[in-house]
Amino acid sequence: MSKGHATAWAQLPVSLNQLCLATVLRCGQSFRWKASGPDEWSCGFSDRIISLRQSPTHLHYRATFPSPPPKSAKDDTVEIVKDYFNLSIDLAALYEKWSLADPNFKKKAGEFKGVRMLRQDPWECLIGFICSSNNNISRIGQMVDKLCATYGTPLGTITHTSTTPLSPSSPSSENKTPPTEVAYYSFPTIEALTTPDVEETLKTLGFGYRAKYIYKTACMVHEDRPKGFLNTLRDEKDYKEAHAELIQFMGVGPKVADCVCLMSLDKMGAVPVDTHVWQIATRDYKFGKGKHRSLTPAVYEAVGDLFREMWGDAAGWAHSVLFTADLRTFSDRLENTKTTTTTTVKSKTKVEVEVKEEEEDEEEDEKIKLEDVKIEEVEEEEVKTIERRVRKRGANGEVKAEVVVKTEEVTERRTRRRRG
DNA sequence: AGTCGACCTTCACC
DNA sequence: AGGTGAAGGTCGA
Repeated sequence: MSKGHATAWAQLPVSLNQLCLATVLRCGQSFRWKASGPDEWSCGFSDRIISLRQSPTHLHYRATFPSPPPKSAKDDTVEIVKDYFNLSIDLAALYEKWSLADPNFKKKAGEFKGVRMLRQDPWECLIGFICSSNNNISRIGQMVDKLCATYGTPLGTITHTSTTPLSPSSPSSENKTPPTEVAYYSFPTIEALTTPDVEETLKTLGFGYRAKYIYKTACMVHEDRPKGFLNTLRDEKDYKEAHAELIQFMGVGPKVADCVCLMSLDKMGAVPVDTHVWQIATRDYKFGKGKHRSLTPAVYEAVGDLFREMWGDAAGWAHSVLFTADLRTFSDRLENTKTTTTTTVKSKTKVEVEVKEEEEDEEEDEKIKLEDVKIEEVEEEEVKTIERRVRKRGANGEVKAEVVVKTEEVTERRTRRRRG
């Protein structure tokens, strides 16, 4: 595989209030972006690999083509980038509006600026979120990778440089891993996923029951719908119509349909209600006041309506900010909210020393904490102290240090909630 | 209309 | 160290 032909880096003026790359590319909208270097991200598109970097004032981009483009061809990467990031929409103005309407949004948004919706390809979005059902973000990414490597088009390789400097096994000064060549692929075409082997192949690749969903949906789109059908849902159908069309597909329920509407079809009011959003609605907005036993279609719609009434036409965009704040990957940024966290920041070199020492003292600490728990239990209250290691990242997503986060979870009468 | 179990696999947590 | 539950749900009864 050839190394490809990279264009020079170019840039667009974009502030961090408009776009926070490291957050947007990791918050579960798209599952295909890879960290290709410190503060650098890359993803295969239809005919090129696009790489991105961000400074406080600019979004930097370049393309790597599998073969040298004809000299007459003009590089339209800038158009792709503008479109993909929905850059014509003024996110900062929307934040102002949502903050005015909702104190909780205002509180959370401070640490999560620049969270905007991508404008993805509807087909890729549809398949990506079929993979997401009853699944975790890490595995979804692995599955989409396999899907592209198996049924996509090779686009060449990108040299990845060290992105994770913290490795306990290496000496403290030696925290660089050697550069590696990583292959990139396009997302498979609709037709590529209609061959008879697809279901079985995907099963062997670990897709589980989703293998059938993907195959069936590909066949439905390819054989029973007019050409370009998914893209017509953008302009020719409104939100409700598009949603109704999407849930016809195998493996697509209301939640996945809302993801596709919001993230690829310009339906800014679509609010995908998943476990996180359900938690947010009931915990932070007291939705239903503990009434509903399950998320029925009626309740699902009511949750969306609540957010649409509060945040307005672009409620789906606002929802994404709070959804992101709720993700564990980013939870270390919120320290003034309901989670009681104490963080200990250590320098990179110190961390490794600390890790080894802590392993020896760990048991002692655990016992002390367990005794605390028992004292609390007498008062019909369970306090769990959860300790975990988190990589501290700056606004740009660069790893600054590793921290130990201690979270106290208060449980009362079976109702799990965090200390307020 | 609302409820329930099954469904693939992985990963973190106990 | 092995078991267990949950992971950005959906389907069929």
